[in-house]
Amino acid sequence: MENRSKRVTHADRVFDYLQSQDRPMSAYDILEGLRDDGVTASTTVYRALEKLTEVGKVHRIESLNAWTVCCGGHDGKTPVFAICDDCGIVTEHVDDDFADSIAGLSQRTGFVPNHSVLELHGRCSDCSTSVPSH
Amino acid sequence: MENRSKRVTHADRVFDYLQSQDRPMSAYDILEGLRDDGVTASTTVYRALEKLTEVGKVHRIESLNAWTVCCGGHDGKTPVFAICDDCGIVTEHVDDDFADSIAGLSQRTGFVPNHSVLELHGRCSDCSTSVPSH
DNA sequence: CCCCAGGATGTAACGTTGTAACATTGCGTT
DNA sequence: AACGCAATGTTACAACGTTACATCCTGGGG
Repeated sequence: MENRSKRVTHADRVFDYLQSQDRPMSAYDILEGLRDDGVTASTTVYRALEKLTEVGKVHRIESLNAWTVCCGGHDGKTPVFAICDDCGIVTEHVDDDFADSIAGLSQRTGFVPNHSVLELHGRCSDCSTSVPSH
Repeated sequence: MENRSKRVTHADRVFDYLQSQDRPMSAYDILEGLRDDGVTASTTVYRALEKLTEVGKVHRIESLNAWTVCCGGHDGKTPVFAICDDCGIVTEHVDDDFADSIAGLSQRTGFVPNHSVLELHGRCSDCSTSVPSH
């Protein structure tokens, strides 16, 4: 009985909404998507996203100005995002090679990394094997 | 006599200005810095940055919404940026390990990378060895 | 039971970043 | 001199994000 249902907050709704989408959404997309659920202000959305990001349930994709649910528990490990510029699909990967690359650069330069932004733009396997985009 | 001095454009001024700064600048920072040189419109700055980026003389730092000069000719190789969140210094690195990491992920997933955003946030060697930030 | 402290939400306004559409200017070429 | 094209300006707007402050709701202590 420790899981006594807590109050449902807009942060929960934002998370559910993001989870129901198959690609990252902008804060204002989320706002539109949740208007019918009583979310009326962008500030509320940003506050929700901030909390969700802090607890690791949501990531921000810097190069898209958009937000997406975390793929699951990867603890402190740095995620890598593969972004298809054709269809918009974004996949999240936890990759030790990248972690090693970061560690190597850190050792060589003395730079102490804290948070890393690793976002690969290109075409997903589906889009790259089908007809050219234009 | 092939180097007959071409007309000096605002793109040149933007580049010179960025080069004179020791850290990335926002487009509007650049606009302010070049007002006395006759640059009056943000559109002009953005057009200049677009061209400079196309020819590889300038990079955009996605996670800062800012722009910086390229460290030099690294051809098609993907740059990695180490961003000190303390002092604001950003250093550019060309790192084969990261290139390999990208290639590996690509091979394993079928994702075909085109342009990569690799931005490490943390503390530079100077800042990490001096007094804590707060 | 009432009150109150704190978290959640709203409101309004504003700041920053980036783009679109269209007009004008300036310079080299013919 | 006239044309053509790149560079620049003007204006307006779209998109993204934050600040400051007010209000509301809820659970726990007196």
